[in-house]
Amino acid sequence: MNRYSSQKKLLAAVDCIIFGFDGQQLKILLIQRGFDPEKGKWSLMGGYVQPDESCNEAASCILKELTGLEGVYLKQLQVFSDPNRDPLERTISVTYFALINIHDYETQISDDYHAEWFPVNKFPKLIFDHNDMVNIARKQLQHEAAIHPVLFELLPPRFTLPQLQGLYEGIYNTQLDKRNFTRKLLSTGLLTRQSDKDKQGSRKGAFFYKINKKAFRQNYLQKDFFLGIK
Amino acid sequence: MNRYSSQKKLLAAVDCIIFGFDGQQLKILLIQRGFDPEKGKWSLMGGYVQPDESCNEAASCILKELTGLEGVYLKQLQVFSDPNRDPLERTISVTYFALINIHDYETQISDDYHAEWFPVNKFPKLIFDHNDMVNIARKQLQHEAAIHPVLFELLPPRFTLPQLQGLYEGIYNTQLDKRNFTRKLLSTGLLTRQSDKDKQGSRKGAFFYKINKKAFRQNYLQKDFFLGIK
DNA sequence: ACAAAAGTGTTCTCGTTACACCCATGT
DNA sequence: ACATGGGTGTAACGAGAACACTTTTGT
Repeated sequence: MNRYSSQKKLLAAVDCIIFGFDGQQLKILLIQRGFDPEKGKWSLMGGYVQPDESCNEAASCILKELTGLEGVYLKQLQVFSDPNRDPLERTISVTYFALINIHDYETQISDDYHAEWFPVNKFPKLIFDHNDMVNIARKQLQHEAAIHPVLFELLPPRFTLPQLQGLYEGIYNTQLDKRNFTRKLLSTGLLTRQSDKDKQGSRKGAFFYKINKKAFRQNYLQKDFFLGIK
Repeated sequence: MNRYSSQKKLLAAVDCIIFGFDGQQLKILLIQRGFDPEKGKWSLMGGYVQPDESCNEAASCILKELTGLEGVYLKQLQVFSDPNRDPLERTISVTYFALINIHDYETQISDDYHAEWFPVNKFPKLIFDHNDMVNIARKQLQHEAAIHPVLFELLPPRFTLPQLQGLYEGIYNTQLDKRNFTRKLLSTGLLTRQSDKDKQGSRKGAFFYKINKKAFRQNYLQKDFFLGIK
């Protein structure tokens, strides 16, 4: 039944582009679709918006279902609404961008979806318009990284500067100068050096750092855009 | 009928936040809603997404219906999807941000909607969550203005630097230094000075400028975000 | 002649870039 | 002792910020 005479209803879905960082590479989490059409093909994690929930709530539920994680950093991206994007039924999809720490995830993964992490630079062809969704999310991640320094949602509790630099290099698909990178990141005051080192990557070892979340909340939460003229 | 068993459908609408600039002030275009609930109250211009059109297409149609304009600068913002946002029927709304030149519009306005321009800093309370939509659109406009210099979609074909400065001051709700503003905008190479002046605003008169659209397309179209580190 | 807005130039500061060497350690 | 990756300093440059006086012209 429909109180707005004669308007047609449609299905609304959400799809999540889930980014993770394993200390080396930036990755995305994909699943094998469990129902027709395109059953068994690689896909983003998604689901339908239920009558009693907002799209944001739907995205949180879906993320929890797959990863077991709550309180994940989630941000709405775009709506994909080509009338033929799903061949069976008119469905619009609201995409979400999620940042998670791979180590949290690994302990809680649900095996129901045959999920797998793929490097952002090399992953399979996805169903429908999901490849476009990933491309938009990658651009958005570059944007996030620029205005919202230190992507702590992606980082484990302790990480090294070379790891952090590797993360930024993955996001921007470029090489950065170690000295300039270090100086800039440390100048934010958001990183606290620990007294011990990670010996995985080298003989000398690299100091661990933690995010100084208090400084983060105080200084970087509501950064606005600006013209660059006063 | 629904091929994805048991998923509930819902209505999808689009709502447009339409910005215009009259040479003095930044304004938004509002209409008086023509049907219940909330008939007669101030509202954004909107409509339902039809079965054979994408949300982007729906937004273009709606804009054309109200303003008569085609090819308007339109950008998708966010989805509003609180389950109770429309009291009569579950409806999600995809919001769009439009920039138009008030003078183009004035010649083509449709009177069917009792539309009116309001200053962005002083407009009536709107129905549902439309005030939130306007706030998000204002932030997005600040963002657009920062990465996409010279908002030519809002400008008449010929405009003066004091007018342009007034536009930016409206967008950022701040005061700018005339000398720095002029230097920065002229340094983009996007403005071409005309030989005649606008005598409206002062005895001395201010030179008219035109946008150099060729330079705009070459230099500013696909600006990416960046970290600010190399 | 004067009021009112338009137009213009210089200095300082600070953040970004480019660039090369020493350090600590496990083997 | 040496190979490997980690860590650090400095000089040059450019963009933004601060700041005040002259120009034009209608009345």
